[in-house]
Amino acid sequence: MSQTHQAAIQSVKGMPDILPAEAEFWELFEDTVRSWLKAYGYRPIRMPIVEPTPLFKRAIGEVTDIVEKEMYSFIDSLNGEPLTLRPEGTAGCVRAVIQHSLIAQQPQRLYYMGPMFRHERPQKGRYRQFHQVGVEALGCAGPDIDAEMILMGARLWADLGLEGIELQLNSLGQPDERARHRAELIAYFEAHAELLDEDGKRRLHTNPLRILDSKNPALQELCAAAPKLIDYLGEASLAHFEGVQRVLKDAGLPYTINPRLVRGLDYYNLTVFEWVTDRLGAQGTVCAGGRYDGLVGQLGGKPAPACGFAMGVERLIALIKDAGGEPAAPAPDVYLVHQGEAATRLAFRTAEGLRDQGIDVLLHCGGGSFKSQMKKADGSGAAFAVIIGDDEAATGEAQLKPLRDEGAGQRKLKVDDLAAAIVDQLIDANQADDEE
RNA sequence: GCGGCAUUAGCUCAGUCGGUAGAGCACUGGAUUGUGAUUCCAGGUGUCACCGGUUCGAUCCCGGUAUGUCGCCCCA
Repeated sequence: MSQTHQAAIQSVKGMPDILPAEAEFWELFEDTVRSWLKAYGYRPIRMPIVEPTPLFKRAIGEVTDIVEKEMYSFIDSLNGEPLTLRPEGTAGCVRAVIQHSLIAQQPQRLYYMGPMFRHERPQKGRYRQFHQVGVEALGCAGPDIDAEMILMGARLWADLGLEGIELQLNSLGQPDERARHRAELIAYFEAHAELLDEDGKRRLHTNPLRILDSKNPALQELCAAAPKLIDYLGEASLAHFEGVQRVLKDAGLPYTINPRLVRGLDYYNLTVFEWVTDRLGAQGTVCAGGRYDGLVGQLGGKPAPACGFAMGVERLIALIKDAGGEPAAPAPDVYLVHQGEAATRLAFRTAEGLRDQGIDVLLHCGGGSFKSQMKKADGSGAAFAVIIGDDEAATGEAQLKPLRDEGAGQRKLKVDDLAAAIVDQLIDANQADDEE
């Protein structure tokens, strides 16, 4: 015993492991999401997790919280290149679309799923490595694609069996309209600066729209009388907004217009939307997106309209669990028990033969008594134990023991006849289930 | 980044008004020389998160750190 006891290395704060019991929820979620995306004609794209730092500064905006204090940025020590772990997916996706001229073929409907990184204080539903499914459509200018993306969300919540996710909608107008409103808003609050609380004063020049969001009751009157963005929207912007709403009304999808809904990233214009729930505490937004017509041009591509949204996988999975969703228990059809050298050799041959017939086999490894192996067979959830000992090995046979059917007894069969017998009994069991 | 709360066996938790600790489940073996889920029996040093302070003595009190959690900020 000369080994010294070293402190175990732990995962990085806010970057948790997703263990099997949890990961099975993720696979259930991802399966549902993939077939949902397929139903709307979206194709997969996979971008690197690391991008040049200037990409995010240009796309997201220099003065956003994300860029100012949440990005994992570093200098590649081998060549001095400034790099960043992606804090969101749209910038990289648009970069890839421009770089590979995908925009020539319009519209492009694309999706991706994977980890994003933001250096925030972790809590439930918010992590430093978190996961998003991103959906982007490039090349469509009209309100139809905005509306379709919103309808997509409603369908996914239904597919996932989720209730209580509500839609909030707003229009940010065009950049000039937004800028005019912002200037008026700042002037308005400056004129009433003595009424602002500390938070409000801090936000006045960083994020004046957020003042409208204040929970301070003393500010409600002041905020209610503040200039409203919608009054600054031009005819075209209003028509676009109404076009989106018309589709939602036709579809019978309820929504709330939230004039205070502003996205945290600078690239949005016109339609913005969020799907929110009150079941996740402080992190109520499970999906958010909107139109970003300026971004392609801003990143050096030939200007093209675009719209997209992203959903938080951790948050949605929390809701799925909350709603009682359960992934199917992963059980093999057969647990193969064996003891003795000849038996083990026959066991390998038998297991591969069963798999050839599409039967899932968990072959016992690690030795142990028949008793302990049978305990593992039961624990595995397998429908059958196949048992091979010295006696069976000598004759090329195996015991087939049903583990879930009280009435069925153990039978000794030729190894080559196992697959047919197992398939027959599995079919019988399914029919019995159906008749109940 | 700021504030509150938490951290005891693999899991869920109890406990010690400061004298180094327990239950249930899980796990392993046996009762049954080759057979599970039921029954019975046996099996626990676990750095009481980590580092330091107070104390004759700290898992318990105090301080710091780490991680989680709730809220704020912000966001998916």
